[in-house]
This record gives sequence, structure tokens and C-alpha cells, in this order.
Amino acid sequence: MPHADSSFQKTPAARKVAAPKESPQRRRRLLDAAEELFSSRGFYGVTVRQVAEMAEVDVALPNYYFGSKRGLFDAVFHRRAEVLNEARGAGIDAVIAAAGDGRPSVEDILHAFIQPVLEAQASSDPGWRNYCRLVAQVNSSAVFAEMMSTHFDELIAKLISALRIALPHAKERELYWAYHFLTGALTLTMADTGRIDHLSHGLCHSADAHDAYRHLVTFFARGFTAAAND
Amino acid sequence: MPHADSSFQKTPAARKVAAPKESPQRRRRLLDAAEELFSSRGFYGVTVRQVAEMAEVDVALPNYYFGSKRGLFDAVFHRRAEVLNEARGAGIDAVIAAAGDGRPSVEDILHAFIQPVLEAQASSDPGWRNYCRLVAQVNSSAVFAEMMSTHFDELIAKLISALRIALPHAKERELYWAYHFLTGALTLTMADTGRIDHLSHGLCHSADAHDAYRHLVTFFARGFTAAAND
DNA sequence: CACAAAGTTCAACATCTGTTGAATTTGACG
DNA sequence: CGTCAAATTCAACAGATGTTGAACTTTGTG
Repeated sequence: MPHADSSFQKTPAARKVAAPKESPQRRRRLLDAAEELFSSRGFYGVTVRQVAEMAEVDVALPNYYFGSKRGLFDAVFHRRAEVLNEARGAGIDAVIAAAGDGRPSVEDILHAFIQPVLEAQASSDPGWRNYCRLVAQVNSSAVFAEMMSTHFDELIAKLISALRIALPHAKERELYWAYHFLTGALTLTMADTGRIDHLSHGLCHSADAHDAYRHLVTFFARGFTAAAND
Repeated sequence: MPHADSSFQKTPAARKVAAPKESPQRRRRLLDAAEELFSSRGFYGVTVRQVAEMAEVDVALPNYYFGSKRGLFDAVFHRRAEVLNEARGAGIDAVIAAAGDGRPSVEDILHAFIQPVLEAQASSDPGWRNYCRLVAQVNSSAVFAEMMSTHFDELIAKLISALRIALPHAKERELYWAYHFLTGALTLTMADTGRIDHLSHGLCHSADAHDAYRHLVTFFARGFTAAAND
């Protein structure tokens, strides 16, 4: 029983050191293909066979590596969440540390929180762009709410803590509502549906992530600061 | 051929005046069931048979009434979009008219734009709550972008026009970016994933739509006003 | 080389998918 | 009543779905 439930999270060939000639990136190709397909059509809109075909791999392989379709979906979500979380968390820590005893600026905190996502979406690696879309979709659906919690609760707690230091007089409720609005704006930006381009008749480009996130930071830094006085 | 392509948008029994004894609300039951299921699992995550079963109706009936699964989905989306659009548009018109020659307030405009959605989500009719979730999901997915355009472009153009009157010195780009963030926040609120409740340890309740939207209007009225000075 | 384990392929499974054409029922009207 | 069309049911279709067990191939090790 080579694909027992207890082991499908690990790479089957964990013990190898040197990469074999041809086959090692099959797992990676599966994740990439799944990422692209899931990000545009969602979990239910994608077929295991479509993923296998795009990855140029046998139909049985997704189940061998990931146990089930859902296992594959989770693995896709997990893979980059780790990378992103570390970057964002470290950024916030750095801002706090740099402020020493004083108050860090709201703008710096938000920049640290948002900038890695910017980098991902503006990346030349299309996988990162797909991943952003995937997160946006997961975050908008109630059935996958527990995936968001599992991967992002810790980071968000850190963000809120940092904002509490920057805005010591802010009421907790105001902080959370402002965060809620920020996530919404960020999520829609990550979804990258091209709708802002269409609505603005080309004035705003969702493809220009740097422009989007510059506006995002400015807008919400003001928003948090103002909300802190309520 | 009773379900020809050209007529599946109309109610089959259009010519009747008095409602028959038992069968007339089958179409409505189908729409309600589809609304509930589509809103939580998306288009691909729902089966025609699941919808038919929940509506206590034969499997063939959805196709008879709506031509196809996609036709059913479109009909669900269309049904309440009309109602909502009229209310929101009329509200904005009223604010503009009340201002006469002067400038309407940003807060009043946003309230008119948002309040009908609030009413829908706070409604005792669970169908409206489901519909809000459905719109949130559609808005976060690139594959259904043209559905959003078809139903909401006109209303959004009206909102932007109104904001231009209220903030005559604002740059177009700033207006559109601020609108983009507002939609994101509104969309996540409509999605009602319960995540804000969880994150705030119960301090904020997504079920309390009135509270959410009060914060939303205040937060974004300030945001628009500040962005207009950039 | 032989051996075992990991990796991969293949064919099939049981079930479900959206859709449809024919048959049946229903309701209104002359 | 009989007639006709709309509404509804029924059974089935052709194909797709996720998953799996058995067979086959590759790889590393003794």
C-alpha cells in the first residue's frame, strides 16, 4: 500500500540525494498545473484528469502523491502560503524592531504586510500570480474558511498586535473592522479579474501591481489612523 | 419542442391569470434552491440533481425551465440583481437631486450605494443572504467577470459620476482606485464567511450587517475624501 | 547480479454528470 | 365530453468523475 494516508504529505522519494535523470519534477509539475487550473475554476471546476494532462503525467499519479484530489488542493495552497507567511511576518517584526521603544508607523506596518503579496503578484513567475488568484477565491468562499484560518490566523494576529502598538488609543473593534476592509480590498486585488481596468476605461491597470499596492498602502494607512480616533 | 432556445427565459405558463392549485411555484423553488447551493459551493460545485432534489422537483425540470445548468445559474443571478440595481440607482439619484446645485456629500452617496445591500444581507429572507454570498463569489472569479459587467457596470458608472460631483477636484485615477477598494471591502462583507467574527474573538459580528455597513460608510467616506486631495 | 522498494502505468470500477426524447399528466376552453 | 398545449415525469444516453488494485519499470543497495 504505497500511498497510505499517513504519508501522502511527504515526498515519496525523500531519501534520495542526487536527482534521478528524468522524473523528479513530476510532483512539481502537478502542483504547478493544479495551481493554474484551481486558481481560475476553483476546486470543483477542475478535474483530476485535467491536472494530470496539463502536467503530462498519468491520471493515477495525483492520488499516489497527494492521496486524493482534496489532498492535491491542500498541497497547492500550503506550498506558497509558507513562503509568503515567513516574508510577511519577518517584515512586520523588522518594523517593530526598528521602532525600538517608539511607535512604528502604520504605513510601514501595512507595507510590510502587503509588500510580499505585491512581489508575488508582480513576479515574472506566473505560478505566483495564479496563487494570488487562488487565495482570493478561497477567501471568498465560506466552505474553505478553515483553510484560511489554518494558514493565516497567526500572521494576522501579528499584524493586529503591531497596529495596536502603532495606534495605542484605537479601540479593538475599530482595528478589526479596518482590517476586515483591508483584507477585502487586498483580496479583490489578488483576484485580478481585470474589472478595474474595464471600469476605469484603462486608467487603472490591475496588472501594474506596484501601482495598486502603492494606493492600497496610502489609502489604508489613512483609514487605520482615522479609525483609531473613533 | 417545448423548450426551444429562444423562449427559456420566460415563464412557460405566462398566459395564465389565476394561479393553479399546486404547481406554479416550482420555478421559484428551483431558483431558491439553486441560489442556496450555488452561493455556498459555486457553479461547478453544484449538481443539477442536487438542485432538483432540494426543490423537490424532477431532474428534467431545470432544463425545461432554464435550458441548461448555466441558464439556471444566470437566472438566479439575474433575478435579484434587477431589484438591487433599481434600489441603489434610485438612491443615488435622490441624493444628487436633493443637493440641487450644491455638492452632495460623499457619505450620502456611499450610503445610497451600500444601504440596499445592507438591507438584503440583514433581511429575514435567507434568499437575500444567499444571493449576497453568490455575488461575492462571482466577483472574485475571473471566469465570471462578464456577468458582473453585464449587471453592474451601469450602476457603478452612476456611482462614479455622483462622486465626481461631490469631489470635483479628485483625479479620475484616485476615484477608481478608491472605488476598487470599496468594492473589495463590500464583497468580502457580502461573502459573510464568518472570518471577522473568528479573528476578532467575537468582538465583530458579520451577522450584524448594520454594524458592518455603518463602519463601511464612515471608513470609505473619509477615504474618498482624502484620496481626492492626492 | 539479485533483490526490494519506490515510482509509474494501465485498465477498470462504480457512480455520477448534464441533457433529452418520448410518454404521461394536467388544466383551460369550446 | 373531447381537444390541445403546456407542464411534468420517466428512463435512458454518452460520457466524465475520483479512485484503486494489479502489473510493470526504474532506481538504489548489498
